[in-house]
Amino acid sequence: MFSKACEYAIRATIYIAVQSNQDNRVGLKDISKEIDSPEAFTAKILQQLSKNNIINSIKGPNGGFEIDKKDMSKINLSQIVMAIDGDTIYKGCGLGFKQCSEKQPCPVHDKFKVVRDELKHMLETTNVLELSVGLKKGLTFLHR
Amino acid sequence: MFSKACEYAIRATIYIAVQSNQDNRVGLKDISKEIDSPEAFTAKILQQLSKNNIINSIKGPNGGFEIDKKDMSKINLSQIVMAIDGDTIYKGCGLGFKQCSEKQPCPVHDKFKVVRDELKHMLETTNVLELSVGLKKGLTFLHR
DNA sequence: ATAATAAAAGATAAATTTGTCTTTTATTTT
DNA sequence: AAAATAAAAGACAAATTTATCTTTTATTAT
Ligand code: FES
Ligand code: FES
Repeated sequence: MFSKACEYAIRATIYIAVQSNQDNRVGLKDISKEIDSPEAFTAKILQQLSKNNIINSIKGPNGGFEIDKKDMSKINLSQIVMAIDGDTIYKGCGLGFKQCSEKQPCPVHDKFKVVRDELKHMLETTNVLELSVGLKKGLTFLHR
Repeated sequence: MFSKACEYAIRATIYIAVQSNQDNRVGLKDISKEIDSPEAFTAKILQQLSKNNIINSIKGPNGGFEIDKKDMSKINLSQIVMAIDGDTIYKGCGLGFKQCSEKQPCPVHDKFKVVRDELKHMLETTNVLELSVGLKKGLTFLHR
């Protein structure tokens, strides 16, 4: 569904959100340990998220990553997916045509579109704050 | 969403269905040209489909691939996806855990499950015969 | 200013997926 | 039986994704 990079991105963002909510800035090492991801690869992904203004990065001692509390409810999964995987999940065709199209649809177009649109809606209406709540409560997990 | 191999598999199956409905057995060259896929790679995929009893393959002169007319309405997209990509799309976790689990769910589990289940339902209730109808009528396309 | 810290950037490397080429096997026609 | 046809099988190669390692830059504390 999503690339590995995107999966790590979502996990990392949720973890940073939980910590930022408690005014804890977190470093790369911390993050990759907590979400069980390769450290250097995670660094690249965090850079992308930072460039896309999804997280803030601070260099130097006591540096790390954080998310503004006021932004958390405005960051949704769609923004993260777009930042890492681009819009292929929205514009791509279920059978692999470069672009999905109503004019020249593939055989599964009508049925695929329904699912894709629901996925899109889910990603757009799920924000990082709500996801962080379940995690903080211990109801959900970032690793096993 | 699906692997390239799986996309080719679905396209090929639909094309073979259309032709089989008109009692035309079709060869690899024909298929890969029609669905615009790499020939040798397509051959591997057709082998998989044949091993999984989704299509029949016949060797030798006037050989090729075909689907029993009576089976067409019983072959659904789910079977094709399972044959090529396995069950990751059903059992996999949206955030990359090996197995999705109710006991130890990831933060997006509840929301992801809804979409995944709808995808599953769509794949299970869409059969090859109905997809081949739109194609034969010229309403849908296997290439652009 | 200097040293220490932590992320950014860039260069490689491993793994996986996608794609190709050659040889073999099965089947049919002559 | 021999030749021709077409898929199966196996080995190989390219491309992409995932992952690692090293050097540089920015920031802070001493
Ligand atoms: S054209 Fe294939 S999904 Fe729209
Ligand atoms: S545990 Fe992640 S989707 Fe179920």
